Amino acid sequence: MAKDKKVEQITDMETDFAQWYTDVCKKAELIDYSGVKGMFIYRPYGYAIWENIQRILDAMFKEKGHENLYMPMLIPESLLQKEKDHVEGFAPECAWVTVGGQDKLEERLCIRPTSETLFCEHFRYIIHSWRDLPKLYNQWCSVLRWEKTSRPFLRHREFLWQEGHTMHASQEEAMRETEQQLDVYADFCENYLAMPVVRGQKTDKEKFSGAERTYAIECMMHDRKALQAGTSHYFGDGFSRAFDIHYTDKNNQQSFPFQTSWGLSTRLIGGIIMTHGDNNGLVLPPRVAPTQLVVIPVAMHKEGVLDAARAVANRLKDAGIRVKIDESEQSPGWKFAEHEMKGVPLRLELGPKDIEQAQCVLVRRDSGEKRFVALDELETLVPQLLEAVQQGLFDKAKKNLTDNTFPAQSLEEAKRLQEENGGFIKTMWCGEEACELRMKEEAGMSSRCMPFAQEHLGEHCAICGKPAKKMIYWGVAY
RNA sequence: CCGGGUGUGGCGAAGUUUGGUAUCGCGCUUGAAUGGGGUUCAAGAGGCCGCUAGUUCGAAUCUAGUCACUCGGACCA
Repeated sequence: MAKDKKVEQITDMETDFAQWYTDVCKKAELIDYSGVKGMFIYRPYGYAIWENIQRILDAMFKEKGHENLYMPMLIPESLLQKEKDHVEGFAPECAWVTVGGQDKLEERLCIRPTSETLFCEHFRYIIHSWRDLPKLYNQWCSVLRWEKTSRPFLRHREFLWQEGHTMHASQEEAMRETEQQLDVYADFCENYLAMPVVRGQKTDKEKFSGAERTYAIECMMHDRKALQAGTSHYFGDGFSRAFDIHYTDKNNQQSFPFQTSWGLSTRLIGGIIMTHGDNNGLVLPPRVAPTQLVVIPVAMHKEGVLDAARAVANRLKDAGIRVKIDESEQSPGWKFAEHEMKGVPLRLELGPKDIEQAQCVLVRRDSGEKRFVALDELETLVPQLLEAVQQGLFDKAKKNLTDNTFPAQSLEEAKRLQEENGGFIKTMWCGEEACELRMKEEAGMSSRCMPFAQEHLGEHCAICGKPAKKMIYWGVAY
């Protein structure tokens, strides 16, 4: 009965994955709906995850020499229109400011959907000599895209992200930057979020508006659908020319610099939920969990229990663990369920019986494994357990990815595999957009990426039979 | 934007077919006992039934309009 009651708040993922996802977002207090469609409230616990992501990534960016700055949120229409492909790609989902105070504006202002154009205008003013390069910039901000449908974390009209924008003297250097930042993203996803990725290049159809090349990391969710977790773009000198950003190079020649941009958003939190979560709720990777261990005093009004629990919490805090002690007036069982729902990686139970024996109970969120531990050992054991949870989550997600990636030799086979199992289907491909459209039309899958780790699955395109150029991954995407 | 569904205390629902002045569960408040998987008992507070207009002696219930949310589809660097 008690067991049943615990799960009644969250729909089983096997019953309805979409509903399960929404339940977790709400019940774990990550997010809430606001009065405006597609605009969400990041609640403290959800925002804390983002803060951890920011803290870690920001350090990684700076390690590679990037500097943070902040650009305005409004873009004059004329500026947005300078690069043709870019404006065509974004125009359908722009929101506009047309009135200021009482007055209609002479030129309407776009609320940034991304900031390439603003950066370009700025770069034009500050890049004049080869000595001004490279410029390695990043900003943390929110952007606005007027999506028709929205889902918590996965598709907001306003969402939080970071966008890196860099300028380089040579094509090679800019390409290296594009690849390097994709690697930073992949490293972060795998080692901090425990989400294994497939790295690769996007097809022309799927690439960023105005980019020459788009690289992406693709992750597989628990329901075997794909989530694009981060992208890194190489622009060549297209925007430089469109915005007339030029400088004098070492040979006293006028040159156009080469540009990149790369971005990653709060969508990742949706990825964490759908990669690691289970029917009891959220499961957080220890490295980004706002609380890594929760201390639950049992029979806490009995003499000495609370003091002992606080002492243990403080010791672990001193050992560098993010600890929370739950002293609220709820029954222990209620607290167990609550913190499970919120995905806290480790739970420490401490009651009168334990105190007598100088021990406590440690429970892993990922496996449910429960063990008695001597209080002396906590400082050494807790970090080890957190690492074990982190690794356990990665291994499980990795298995899901490998077990659900299949080669196919024909469109029919790809379609059948998708219908029967889902997941990623890999085929050879001729490079024609027509084949991508056909795959979408007949099998419901879009191209995910052409992985850097290419495999030779055959000579011919699985869709049209013409000579193949690349091995490509297909999937149903979020 | 196209189609389906739903709007009733904070949340989830019943009541709508056949009009008669709103019911239940959870949560909340107070008190007591409990405490190792959502603890129990007692006493309370809280709603002009999404909004507007109409029909009627009388509307949560019928009619028209409107708004919001939601699920599919289309769209989505």
